[in-house]
This record gives sequence, C-alpha cells and structure tokens, in this order.
Amino acid sequence: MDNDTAQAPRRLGLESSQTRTRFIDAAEEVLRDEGMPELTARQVAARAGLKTQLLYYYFRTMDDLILAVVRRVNERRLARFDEALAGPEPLRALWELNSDPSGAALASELTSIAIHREPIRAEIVRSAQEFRAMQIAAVTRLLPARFGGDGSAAGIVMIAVALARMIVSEAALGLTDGHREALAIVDKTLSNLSDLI
Amino acid sequence: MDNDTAQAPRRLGLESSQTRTRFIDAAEEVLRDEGMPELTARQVAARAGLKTQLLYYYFRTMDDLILAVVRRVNERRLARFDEALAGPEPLRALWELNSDPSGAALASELTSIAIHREPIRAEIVRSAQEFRAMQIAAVTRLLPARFGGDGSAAGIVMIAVALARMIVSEAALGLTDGHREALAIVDKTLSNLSDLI
DNA sequence: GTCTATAGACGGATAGAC
DNA sequence: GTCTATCCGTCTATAGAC
Repeated sequence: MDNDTAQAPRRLGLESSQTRTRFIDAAEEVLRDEGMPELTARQVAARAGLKTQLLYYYFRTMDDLILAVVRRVNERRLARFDEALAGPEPLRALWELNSDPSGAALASELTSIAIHREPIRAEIVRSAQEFRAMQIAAVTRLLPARFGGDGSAAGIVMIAVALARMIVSEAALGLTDGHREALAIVDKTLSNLSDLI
Repeated sequence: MDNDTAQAPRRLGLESSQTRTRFIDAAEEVLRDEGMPELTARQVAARAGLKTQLLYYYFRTMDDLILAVVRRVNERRLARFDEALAGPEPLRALWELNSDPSGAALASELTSIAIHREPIRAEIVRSAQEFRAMQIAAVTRLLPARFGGDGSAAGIVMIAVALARMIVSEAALGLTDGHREALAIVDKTLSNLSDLI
C-alpha cells in the first residue's frame, strides 16, 4: 500500500544514500566509543561532520537510526563468524570472536538498549537469537561426537559467550580479578578438545 | 579539617536522616525497576513522594545519591552472601544468590553506570572486587582439596557469575535459547561436587 | 527542613526557506 | 538535499522565602 515504512505519514526520507551511511557509521562509532547515553542526534551529526537536522531527513526518529545500526552490527558479526569457521582452529577462533573488545562493547551496549528501549528490543533479540543459533549449530558440528549429541554444545556456547563478554567489559573498567584463572580454564579446554578431534 | 565530604564548600546537607534514607530507597527502586536512564532527580523524588529540590538538600549531586545506592546495594549483597554460606548447600546457595533476578538486574545496571560515569566507577569496581574476593575465598574453601589448590576456584567463580548474570538479563528480554542446556550443566556440576564433598 | 521559582544546558523533533 | 530558526520537554542544580 505505502512505499515507505508505513508509519510515517508525511515527512521526507531517503534510502540507499551515501550521507545516510555516514550517519550510520558515526552512530556506530559513538555507540562503541561513548555508549548509549551519548548516542544523541547532535553527537552523531557532529561525529559525521553533518548538521543535526539533516539526520531527521534520513531517519524519522532516533530509534530508526539505532535500528539501522543494530542491523549493520549484526551483518558484520555474521560475516566475521563465517571467517572464524573457515580457519584451521574454528573453536578457538569462535572464542576469540566473542572476546573481541569492540564487538563485546557493542554487544553490551545493545543489550542495555534492548533492556531500556522497548521499540528496539525485538530487533536486537531477533539478531541475538540468529547469532546464538548459528554458534550452537557450529559448535555441535565441531564438538567430538560423544559430546554433540545432547545439549552440551548449547550449554558450552552459553558459558563461553557469557564469560568472554564479562571478561571484556570488566577489563575495560580495570577489574581483572579472576580473569587469568578463567582464561586458563578456557585455554586448557580448547587444547583438550583440539587433541580429541 | 572539614566536617563535610570536603568537596562542597558552601551548600547545606544532612547525614543520617530518615528523609535521606527514603531518597536512597526510592533511588534503588527506580534503578532496579526502570534502570539507569530513568534514575533522575524527578523520578526518584516522585517515587519517594517528596519534592525534587529537597533531594539537593541531602545530596550535593545526583552522583552522590548514586554512590549512596552503590554502597547500600553492596552491603545487602554481602549480608546475603553470609546467609548463603551458612546453609547446608553453600555452593548451590551461592549459585542461586548470583541468579537472583533483582540482584542481577542491579548488578547489570551498576556495571553500565561504571562504564559510563567515571566519577562513580572507582566505588563500583571496589565493591565488585570485594565481593569477587569473598566468593573466590569461599569457593576455594568449599571445593574438594584437589581442585582448590590452583586457581580453579577463581575460574569457576568467574564462569558461574558470568553465566548467571547473562541468563538473568537475557531472560528479562525474552531470550532463552540455550538457557536450559546451560542450567543443566550447572546442576550436574553442583550435584557431582556435593557427592565429592 | 521544606517550599516556590527559576536559571541554563541539552534532548528530540519540526517548519519552511533555498 | 541541505540549510536556518525554533518549539517544547526534561534535565541538574541554585537562590531565596518561610
């Protein structure tokens, strides 16, 4: 019926423009470097070197901009996931993917957004579910046969993702108590598994 | 030298008043129920049934109020920790303490605050370190002797805390993929350990 | 100790000229 | 498409009367 997103009755807006992309780039940078509280129209525009009001020509609301960022972040995460699986040590590569500081910082901010901004929650949850399912499927395939059968892969993925995320976000605060010991367990487990395969 | 907190040269402020406590109570409720973005002077005062400006009679800044909440939350957490250790199954009780939804929600919000508000970071990190150290010490004591020697206890605490926190915060979003399987691993591990002890 | 009033910054968003 | 100007809400915090 309508050619636009069906919720904006009468303002202007454009789709695959380069300027639009610059806003998304800037928003992602602000989110990664400064976090959700600083993700304002003015800050994003300043980082993009563009006028604040121009942002509202490309995005109906700030939530629309954030949704675009969410989709972009998820696409890049899936691409990196494929790369990790293609390498010689996919399980270790998956661990390192989940331990990437900037990726983990973005994931933390997105979770925080999902908690507090209901209009965006569904999209963040959807993309998290998609990524979770792919990780579980991959680990199920990669795990030695006698482990993959039951739900061990799913449990292991949960533990690894939770641990990686907490280590990264705590380290950013200067809190590292217990990190070395936890990383030792991960390393030992990964070594044992690669011997078994 | 000064009898006040040594940073406020000239405004009024009072210490162990009941009204002050009401503000701290209200702030903690807002933080738990609505999260950091809603933790404003107006929201806190409204929840306390008091005037907004009165808050600034008891707290020099909003950061001072948040610091009071941080200390309060940490005190209660330590009290619950002692209770958990006093019971018949301390390891399982520790797991459940870390899995408490409202406690985990507060912990998540506090971490988020620590990331974004430098003036408060130090206090949050300090209390997290205190709690972490106590948990590691307790688990080291409780674990069968052949495990406690190296850093296993610290690694296990890290894994348990990270997993519990992620499960709780994801569940609040309606994201539960993999939770059942992860909880099964925890339950099995706790059962094995209590057999060994 | 508690009130009214208000300053001053910043937020999202819109109108309309060019 | 991009600009200037602007509305209106909310925020932290202060001044000063009672």
